[in-house]
Amino acid sequence: MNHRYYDILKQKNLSLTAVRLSLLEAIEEQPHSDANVIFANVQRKIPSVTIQAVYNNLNALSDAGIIREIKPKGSSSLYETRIDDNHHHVICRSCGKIGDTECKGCAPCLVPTDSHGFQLDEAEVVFWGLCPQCQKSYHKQKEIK
Amino acid sequence: MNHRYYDILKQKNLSLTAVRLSLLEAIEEQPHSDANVIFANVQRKIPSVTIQAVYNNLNALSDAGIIREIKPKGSSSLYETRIDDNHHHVICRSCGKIGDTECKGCAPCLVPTDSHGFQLDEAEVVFWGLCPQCQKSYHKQKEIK
DNA sequence: AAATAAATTTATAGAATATAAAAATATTTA
DNA sequence: TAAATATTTTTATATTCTATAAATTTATTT
Repeated sequence: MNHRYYDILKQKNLSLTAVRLSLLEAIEEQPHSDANVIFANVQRKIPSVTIQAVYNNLNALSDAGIIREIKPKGSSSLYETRIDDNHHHVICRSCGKIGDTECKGCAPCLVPTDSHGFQLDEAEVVFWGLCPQCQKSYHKQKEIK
Repeated sequence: MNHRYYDILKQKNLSLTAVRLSLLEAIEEQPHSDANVIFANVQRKIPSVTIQAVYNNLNALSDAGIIREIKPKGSSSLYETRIDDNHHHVICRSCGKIGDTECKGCAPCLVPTDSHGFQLDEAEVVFWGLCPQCQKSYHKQKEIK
């Protein structure tokens, strides 16, 4: 078989299957999806697929570093295909909406004051706040009170 | 009743109960504990306590901002009483060990390049890497191969 | 094309967490 | 300080998320 993902998978000793392909496409199209959303999307193309196959592959692809998992409080694991570009996330406290962002002057953040002797390789940053919509409803609430 | 936590709880309309007190102490003594560890510790002082009460309170206290939840991949929710000091965490990829840290020059990190219009109030940073012990066993492994 | 290796389905199970009604415990009011 | 009220906790049940193992199917290698 031949495909854009063939080499990436082969390098990690993973074969290129229909499920895996569809799953990667689903994550590409809708980054920050959870297992159920991904399952539903794959199912549209491959009706026989099972949720177990989805979990298997999410783990296999995560372990191989082909996809990336984030796990914000208030949510189950979410996945994205953007990796190795050190990007971060903004998440709405109220509705859970997620956006990608670079981090201005992020380099200093890779240097914590106390590394506890750890050999660090990644700084994962989540910016918490209110999205534009929730800002509006929050202000409305305030006015009512 | 009178206690160090009385005012803090009262301010949030939460009453001071034996379970809640013991739970807060347990988290203080062992930061970054999960619900089960906290349950076990509370149980030592209050044998009749249930895991539901623990979950209830973890949620109630989180919502009130009295404790803080972190949820690293590969782990269930963990809790700590250190809040409002903008500290961050170093976590070992291999064994899951967690340490607290300040973030050198953290201020710029509160300014993402694209905030998507969000009104941000917190930057949560997790530093991933290998703890001293796991560095050693990792190097051993490498030598064997 | 056949042999081998890997992935997927089918089936089952476990951990983490939530909810709702009844009982117990705090807090407020009289 | 006792009674009334509000809140929390227990008891019981259920859901969601995720993992595992054996049998079948699909991909890859020979």
